[in-house]
Amino acid sequence: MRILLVEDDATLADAVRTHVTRHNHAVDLAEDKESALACLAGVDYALVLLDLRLPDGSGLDILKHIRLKKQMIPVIVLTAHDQVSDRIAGLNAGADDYLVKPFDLDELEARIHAVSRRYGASQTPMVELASFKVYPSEHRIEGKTGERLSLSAREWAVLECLLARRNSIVSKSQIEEALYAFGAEIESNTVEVYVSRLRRKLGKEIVETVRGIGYRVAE
Amino acid sequence: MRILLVEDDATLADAVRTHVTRHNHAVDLAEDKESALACLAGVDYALVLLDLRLPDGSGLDILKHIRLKKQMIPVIVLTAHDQVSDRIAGLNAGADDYLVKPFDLDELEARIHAVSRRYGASQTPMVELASFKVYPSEHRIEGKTGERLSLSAREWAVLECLLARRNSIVSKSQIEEALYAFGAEIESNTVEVYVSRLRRKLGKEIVETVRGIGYRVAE
DNA sequence: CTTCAGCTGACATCCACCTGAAAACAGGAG
DNA sequence: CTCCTGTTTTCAGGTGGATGTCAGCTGAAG
Repeated sequence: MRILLVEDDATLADAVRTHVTRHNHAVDLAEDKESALACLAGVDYALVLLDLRLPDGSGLDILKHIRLKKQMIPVIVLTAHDQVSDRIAGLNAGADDYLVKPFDLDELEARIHAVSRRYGASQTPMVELASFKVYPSEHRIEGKTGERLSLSAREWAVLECLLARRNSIVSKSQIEEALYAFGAEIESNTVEVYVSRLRRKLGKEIVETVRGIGYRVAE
Repeated sequence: MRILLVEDDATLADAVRTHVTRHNHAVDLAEDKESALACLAGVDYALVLLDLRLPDGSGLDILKHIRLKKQMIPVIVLTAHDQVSDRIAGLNAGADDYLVKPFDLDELEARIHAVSRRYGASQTPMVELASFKVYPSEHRIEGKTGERLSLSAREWAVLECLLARRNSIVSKSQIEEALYAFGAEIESNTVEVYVSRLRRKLGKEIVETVRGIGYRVAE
């Protein structure tokens, strides 16, 4: 699912982008009104995340523009916590939901999910992985006989990252990025450790090592 | 259940809010037409309490707006005792019920209950939860042998929230939202406390903790 | 053979979560 | 009004699962 993120604060934009990417969505970033409108003209987005406070004019114009053209795109507005009037203006102009900064990234994902479902988009129901059934939206994974496995947060993140780029090789640094979205670098073999833990729980054949390059999940 | 209260008289609004809150509903308050419409656009309410006399225009517009958008939201109109014409206009415009001020708060609760049940063709009469039978519409939960358990308001709210999103994980912030209307932030481990109490009353296995993510009710 | 990337068991630490209890609060009865 | 009762909220201490780190091992590549 392709998402347009309109946000001028680079730090926030980056955090949102990595997190949302990890949840299987493609993200285009527009930093101002002009490029946002350009993106909207050229691409069919499934959802728009919209900061109302932009350097070159109110994001409200963008929202109005979308509604004017009767594009059936769900829009979630991002506002600073003290901009109550923005929030109301946004909802009046046809936003589908809003989030107050600073917001929790999981919360964001939940809203994206809720809103796009309201629009009747397709839910990711299930992915097969070897003999497992993976339900990304529900954080759930079942074995052959339907028994539930329990993965820790990090383990799950690694698995999702691998599944997101299925049948291509994922480098360690990509996984690292997925794990530690924000700043916080890591200087040990954490990724290896988590791959190891995944293998212990799901079976050796689930992740293939590509020496010197990265990992790839089973077909 | 989430209710929108549209009322400009602060005293009355407050009284209604506290009373209704105590009966397990989350209440958002809108003091004028503009913010009422904004709220309606952003949130899915289960019911609207609507004062027709507002400072910035007739509440009738709000009612019409709801019906125009074909939102299946029950609306109860609140009118002063001498505004008979308002009442008729309201019912004509599609209100489901009305109350004449000053009204008894218990009366209000009864109407809320009646109206929302009338809407509840889709209402689940009973849900099984482990060895319990839960009757959401009646606020009732029975054990294996039919004995009635008593849950406090908040305990019940948490349980409902978990049941509403059964077999997916519910984050703490989601539960928090269900517990407290709009603004009102909470800065302690209240959710944990109530989960703990639910477990004490219903049994440990009723709620599963998903570390770092949230909670999930038993199958 | 040596070298080096990757694997994994062990461990110290941390932090999410649980829970008992006290404090704050509200409502009802007297 | 005051007292009593049940509920809500906060706090602090305890527990265990999750995490990050490392050291020693394995095995592929040359």
